[in-house]
Amino acid sequence: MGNPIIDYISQFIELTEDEAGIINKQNLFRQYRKNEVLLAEGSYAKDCYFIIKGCVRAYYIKDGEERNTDFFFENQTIRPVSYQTKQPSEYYLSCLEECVIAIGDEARNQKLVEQIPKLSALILKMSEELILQKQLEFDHFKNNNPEERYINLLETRPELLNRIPLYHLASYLGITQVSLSRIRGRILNS
Amino acid sequence: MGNPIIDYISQFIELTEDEAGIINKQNLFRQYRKNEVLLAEGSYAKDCYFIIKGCVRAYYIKDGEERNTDFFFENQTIRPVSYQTKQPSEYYLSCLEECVIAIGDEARNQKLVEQIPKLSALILKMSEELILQKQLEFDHFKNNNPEERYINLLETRPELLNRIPLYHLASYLGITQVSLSRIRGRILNS
DNA sequence: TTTGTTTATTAGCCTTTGTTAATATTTTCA
DNA sequence: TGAAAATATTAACAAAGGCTAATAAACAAA
Repeated sequence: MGNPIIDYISQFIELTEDEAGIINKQNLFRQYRKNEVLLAEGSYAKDCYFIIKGCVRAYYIKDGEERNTDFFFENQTIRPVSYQTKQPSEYYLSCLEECVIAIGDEARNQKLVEQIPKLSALILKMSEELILQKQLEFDHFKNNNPEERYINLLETRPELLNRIPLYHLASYLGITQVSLSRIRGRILNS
Repeated sequence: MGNPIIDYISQFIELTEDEAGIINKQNLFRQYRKNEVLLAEGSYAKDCYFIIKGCVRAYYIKDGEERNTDFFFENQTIRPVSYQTKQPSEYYLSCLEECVIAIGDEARNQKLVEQIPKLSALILKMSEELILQKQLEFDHFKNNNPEERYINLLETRPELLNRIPLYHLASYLGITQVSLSRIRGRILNS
């Protein structure tokens, strides 16, 4: 009965027995139903998340329409911008499927980092990787048309296609459902 | 004769006389001509930059065409992804104008952080802000059409319009020069 | 001031996307 | 199983962008 969080962290840094014990004790797991909201636009994120099971969608609302900006799956951490900045959140986080999620609130996280200082290096490293990845994603988005972006998604994140309805992927790709459907049709007939 | 780097850093953290002295001594200024390349695609970034005067353009080449991804002005730092990752650079950095730039190579930077440990907190903070800003920019880009993006640029970074030729801005906005010109025409007649 | 270079606009034509609405198809669940 | 809800496709038309090429305007340098 390994703790998935400890497995995850151990990919990056080594944990002693004691440290693993500390993490084991600290974490709080919660189950969420499909469509349950973890974080609402305008509210303050008090928690970070680590997805044990399920899938979470980040989106905000523009002109009454939901615009998806990100999808998170098993073994991914979500550290909301609002958690970091202490500003009201720009976006929603909600469950696309039934989820099991480990939650760390600020007090708990802070205590954890105090007890296991090397975690802060991990957080920095993850932040840097996130910057890099965002930059690459952004460049790719800007310099490819919707069809190329869809094909890229097929190649780099095929799991998205299986688990996420196309009408959610459309806004993630910066287009409408209808246009995505046409793109798929075009690709099939070629 | 203040050192602009020290002024810049002092916005975020307080420096003692000694620390300011250390920075003053360490930095190397260099002058670049227009169109001079700071970093080429495929090469390894050995340096970080701080722009004293001038303007630097980040771009890469797709299908033989330059695609601009960023523009940097006075009092901005450039910490190339390649510097961080030790991988060959994905993009070029070159001067849009004649520039004066402070250069810090890795050995010098490392020594600086050792001598002034609180600099590492500053770097982390700047990294976090960069993530946030990139995310917001990306979301905006995805959820607005080219015309809206151009208008947004007018409102949020008017200095770009003054100092950077439109045909460079076009690819930054994810469109062609021709299309940008039409958008400008459309806005004028309305 | 003239010439060449860089930068910006315009036109014509074709492709793609947005929009709205109708219609399939699939999934859910009572 | 059957009805409702959720998801996906298709059609028709207007608006916008890509492409190529021509032209105009601004700037720089001799």
